[in-house]
Amino acid sequence: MEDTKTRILDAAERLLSERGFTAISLRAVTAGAGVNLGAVNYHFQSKKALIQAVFARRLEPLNRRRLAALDACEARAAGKPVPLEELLHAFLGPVMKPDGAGAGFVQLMGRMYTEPSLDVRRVFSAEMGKIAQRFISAFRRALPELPPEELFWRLLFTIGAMAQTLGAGLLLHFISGGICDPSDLEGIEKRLIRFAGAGFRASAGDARGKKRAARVRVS
Amino acid sequence: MEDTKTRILDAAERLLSERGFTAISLRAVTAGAGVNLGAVNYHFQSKKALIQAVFARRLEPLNRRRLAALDACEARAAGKPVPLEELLHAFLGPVMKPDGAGAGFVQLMGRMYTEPSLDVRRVFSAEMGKIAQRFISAFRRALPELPPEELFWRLLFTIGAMAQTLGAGLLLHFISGGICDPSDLEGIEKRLIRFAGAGFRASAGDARGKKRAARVRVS
DNA sequence: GTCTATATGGGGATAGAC
DNA sequence: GTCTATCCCCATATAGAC
Repeated sequence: MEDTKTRILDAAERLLSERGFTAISLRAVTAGAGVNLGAVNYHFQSKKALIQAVFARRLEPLNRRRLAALDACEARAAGKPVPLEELLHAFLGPVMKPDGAGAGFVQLMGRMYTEPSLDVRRVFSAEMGKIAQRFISAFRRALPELPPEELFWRLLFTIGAMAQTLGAGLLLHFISGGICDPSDLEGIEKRLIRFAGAGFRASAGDARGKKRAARVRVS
Repeated sequence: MEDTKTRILDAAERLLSERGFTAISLRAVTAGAGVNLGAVNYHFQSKKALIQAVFARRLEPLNRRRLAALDACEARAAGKPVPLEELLHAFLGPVMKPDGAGAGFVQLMGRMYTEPSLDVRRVFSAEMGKIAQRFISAFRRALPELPPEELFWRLLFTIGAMAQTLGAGLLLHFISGGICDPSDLEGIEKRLIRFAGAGFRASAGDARGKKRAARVRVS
C-alpha cells in the first residue's frame, strides 16, 4: 500500500487529466484515493498547491529525460548540428513514452498545455523555461536557413499537434471512425515526427503566403 | 443597446474563452453583461444550455463558411481533386478570419477543442460531424496515395496546431521571447498552411518510423 | 498522522413581486 | 421581461479529538 501522499497525487492526477482543474473537488480526490478529506490539507496546504505538485511530479523527470536525450544527440553529433528528426524525438519521445508513470500521464500532459488556470500555467512555464533555450538553439543549428520567427511558429504548431493528440479521444473518434489507435504511442510519435519534420523543412515562404505554397517532393 | 440575450451570450463567450466552463459562474456572466442574475435562467434554462448556446452561435456560421469555401473550391476544380492548400484554406480560413465576431471568438474556438466538459463536447461533436465527411472525402481525393489512417492522424495534427495557436499566449511568450505576433491571423494561417501542407505531403513511411524519415526538398 | 465536525463562502436554480 | 430574495447544496479550509 502506497503512502497517503502518493495516493492523493495519483488520484488527483487521474481526475485532473479527465476533468481539468476547476472541475475537480478535493472530495472527489480523497474519495478516489481512499483517504480522508483532511489529509489533503495536511500533506499539501491547499488545492492549488496540490495541483501544482501533481504537475511538478511529472514535469521535472520529463524535462530531465528531454535534456538527457538532447545531450546524447549532441554528443553523437560531435559538434555538428543534430539532425532535425533526432531533435524532434528528443523533445517528443519522453512525453509519448512515460516510462512507468501512470496511464493518466499522457492525458495529463495534453491537459497541461491547454489548462486555463493561472496556477497551472505558472508551474508549467517555470519548468518549460528551463529547457526551451537549449532546444531552440539546437533547432536553429539544425535549420540555419529558417528565419527565427518561422521556427518559433513551427515549434508551436508541433507542440499543438502533440497536445491535441495526447488529449484527443473525441476528435479522433469522429474523424477516423475508429481506425486510428490512440494508445499506440510509439506509432503516433513516428507519425508526428514525420509530419512535423516535413513541416519544418518546408520553405519559409514570403508575404504572399499560400499562393506560392511549396511544391514538395519526397526522395 | 443590444438586447439582454445577446449581452449575456457576449459576456459568457468572453469569460468562457478566458477561463473555461467550470471556472465561470453565472454571477460573473451576468455581472459582466450588466444584467440581472435571473435573466440567464429566463432566457436560457440552465448554465449548461447557456454554454451550449454560446458555442453553437459561433460554430454554425463557421461551419457554413467552411462548407461554402469547400463548395467554391470544388466548383473551381471542375471535377478534378481540389489542391491540398486550397482545402486547408477552406478549413482553416473561416476560423482565422472570424468576420465580424467578437475578439474573443478566436480564443473561444481554441478552447472548444480542449474543453473537457461533456456538454461542450456534445455540441461540438454534433456540429463537426456535419462537415467532417465532406472534408475528409476532399482530402482523400487530393492525396490519393496517402493511407486513410495516416490522413486522419495528419488532420488531427493540423487541428491541434491550429487549436494551440489560437489558444496560445503562454507558450508563444516563452518560446519566441515576443517576436511572434499572435494577432496577425492572416499571417499565421499562411504559415500554418505551409507547415501542414508539407506535413501532409510527406511520405507515409513504414513501421520503422523515424529512421526512414523523409528527406524533403522544395522546388 | 489520521479522522470528524464544522466554519464560512459561493454556486445554480427558483419563487414571486413589480 | 426584469429584479430581489431565498432555498439548498457543495466547495475549501480548519479546529480539535484521537
